[in-house]
Amino acid sequence: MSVNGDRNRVATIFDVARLAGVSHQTVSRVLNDLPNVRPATRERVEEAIKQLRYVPSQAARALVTRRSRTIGLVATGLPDYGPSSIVLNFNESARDAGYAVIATNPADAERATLRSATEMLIRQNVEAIVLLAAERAALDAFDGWELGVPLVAIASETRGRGIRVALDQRQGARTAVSHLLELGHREIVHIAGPHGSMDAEERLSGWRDRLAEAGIAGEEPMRGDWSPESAYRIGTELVASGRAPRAVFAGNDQMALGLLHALADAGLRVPGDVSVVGFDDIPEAAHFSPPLTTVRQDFVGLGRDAMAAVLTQLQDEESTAPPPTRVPRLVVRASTRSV
Amino acid sequence: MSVNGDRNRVATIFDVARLAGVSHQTVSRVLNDLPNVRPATRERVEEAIKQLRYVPSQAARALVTRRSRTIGLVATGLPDYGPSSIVLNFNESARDAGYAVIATNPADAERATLRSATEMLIRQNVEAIVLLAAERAALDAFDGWELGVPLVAIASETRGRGIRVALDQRQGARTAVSHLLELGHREIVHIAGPHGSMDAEERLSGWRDRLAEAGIAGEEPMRGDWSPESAYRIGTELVASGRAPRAVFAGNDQMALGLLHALADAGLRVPGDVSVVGFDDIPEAAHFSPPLTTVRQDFVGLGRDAMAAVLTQLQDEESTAPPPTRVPRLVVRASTRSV
DNA sequence: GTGTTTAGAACGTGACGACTA
DNA sequence: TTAGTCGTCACGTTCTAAACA
Repeated sequence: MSVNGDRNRVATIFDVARLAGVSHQTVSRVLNDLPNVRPATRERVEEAIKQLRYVPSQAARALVTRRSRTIGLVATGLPDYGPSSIVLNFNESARDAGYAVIATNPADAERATLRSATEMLIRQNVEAIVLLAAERAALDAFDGWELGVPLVAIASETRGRGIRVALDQRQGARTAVSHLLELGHREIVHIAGPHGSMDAEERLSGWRDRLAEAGIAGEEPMRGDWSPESAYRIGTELVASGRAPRAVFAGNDQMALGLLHALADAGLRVPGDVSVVGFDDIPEAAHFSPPLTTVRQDFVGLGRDAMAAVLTQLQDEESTAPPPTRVPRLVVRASTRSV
Repeated sequence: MSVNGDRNRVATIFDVARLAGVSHQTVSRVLNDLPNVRPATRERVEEAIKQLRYVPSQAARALVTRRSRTIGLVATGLPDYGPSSIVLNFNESARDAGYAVIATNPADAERATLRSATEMLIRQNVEAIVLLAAERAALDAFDGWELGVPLVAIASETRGRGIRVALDQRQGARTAVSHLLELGHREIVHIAGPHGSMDAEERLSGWRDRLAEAGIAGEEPMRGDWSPESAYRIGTELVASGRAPRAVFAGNDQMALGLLHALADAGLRVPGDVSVVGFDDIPEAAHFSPPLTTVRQDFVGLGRDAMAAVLTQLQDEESTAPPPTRVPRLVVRASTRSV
């Protein structure tokens, strides 16, 4: 009959001090690797710590130092591969820097939802907030809001509050379009991500700008929602209405997949009849039918950059030069061919 | 010249008390929704809180209550779709229950790595540990270790410590094999996940058991590592050595994709020449070429179950009956056909 | 008495100045 | 002097018991 009441009392710094025959302050010095502790004393203390299985109380520590060693992460766009990878890599970087990460995943990008999610983090005394923002609305929710802690935003638009960390979506898109242009394509359809997505807008701009530079103008993009289904539908409609394209730049790999599906249904061959370029280089892309030419993003680097930005804000480290914006690079596979 | 020194002092419970003309204890009562506060007083206090933008210090609260309102999550297997979805849904459930989640992603399943990752969580005073364990080694790392807090393990094996939450991998695999048997297949090859993966072993057992029941015995599985590449390689070798199968049960959708790729390369048609069944139902599966017949898992429910198990352990709620193990269900698409 | 409010004591650390050899 | 050590205080909350309408 193990009752919850017999809460095993946990050792405090005083227990350790008593066992080691020193004051609690000396134990504190040992814990924090401060100088002026005789090696023999240090050893006695460490032995006592081990023996009592003493673990410092982070709560007490946070109370007096006003530092929680904790960072809040507000992440939207999960569980897609890109956002998931960024979160994963950010977590690793944070751990390496000695910080714990409290993550929250707002159900939508509504202002109220984001604010209450963030307020929960603030209540947990996080030292900084990192916002992984898929939609512009997520960024806007922080406008004119004094958080009391630094804000680092992972977002591909420069508007709005907070230190910005990003991958160069626009340049990535230009690279994709350039590839198709070099293959001799002139009509390059774009299946863009949804309105409100900053990545979608940046990629769209890159596509439009690069086309304009090549003297090709005025094309309107199609709009998907990142899902394979949306692009499947768009592809099916294009074919049905006799507007089957010769070259497509899809806003992400999932939509490229949906498009490939629609084209295959219509009996069109890729890359024989249609060239397709994706974006992200998800692990599946190399095994699409055909293997997808796409643009690879450095999510590992992005996660690191975000943590570096946090540390700079917290002045834990001498503020290193801001990292150069990482430019995605083209991965050519079998879904594109010259006309 | 904004120096770090001008740290904006944050309002405390005493500031609120002074402004409202009451004692700090009355403010505390208001904060915690305790009775015996006159409505007029409560209102004055709430007004003062709003005016000062007062936020209670979680650190101070945690120190005295010994409750951090925080749960530690040790997650392996990211950033794959399954684990990512589970993490996402667990986070949401935790937030709904008023808990923050500190997540950590060990780089590998080594005992030392897992322990140090977990110890970081313990130092943060988490009230419970949730272990999302892909490999058996992750579970083993916790054997014989008194954490001091409840442990809930999301893992498909019943061995080892901690409350267990899982999806019925074995039954899911049986369903997949049954489907192929009903289509008249007798030789059903299995491309299993890696040694050490509990999901892989469970699915493998389900496949073997179901075959045995059908009077088909002794088949040895192929071994992939969950990645499309591994299955592509396996598929290519099978075909090259003249052992092209007529029916394959792939351990997950990604490996099914790699196999489809290898079969397509070899000029074999799916489902005409080969029937393929996957596992997971990732968002891409419906748009593979051909759309993949697979087994769908309820990751949303699993995340909820995990949080429910935590709450039961913490006795926040009257312990409800443990949820029935969730059985995955078959989703039939176009990659399977009768012989 | 009864409902409301208050003052003081924890909680377990780190910072600081004082003390000792 | 100086390296090593110690005692007191503060951090911001909740809990307990006593005082007040």
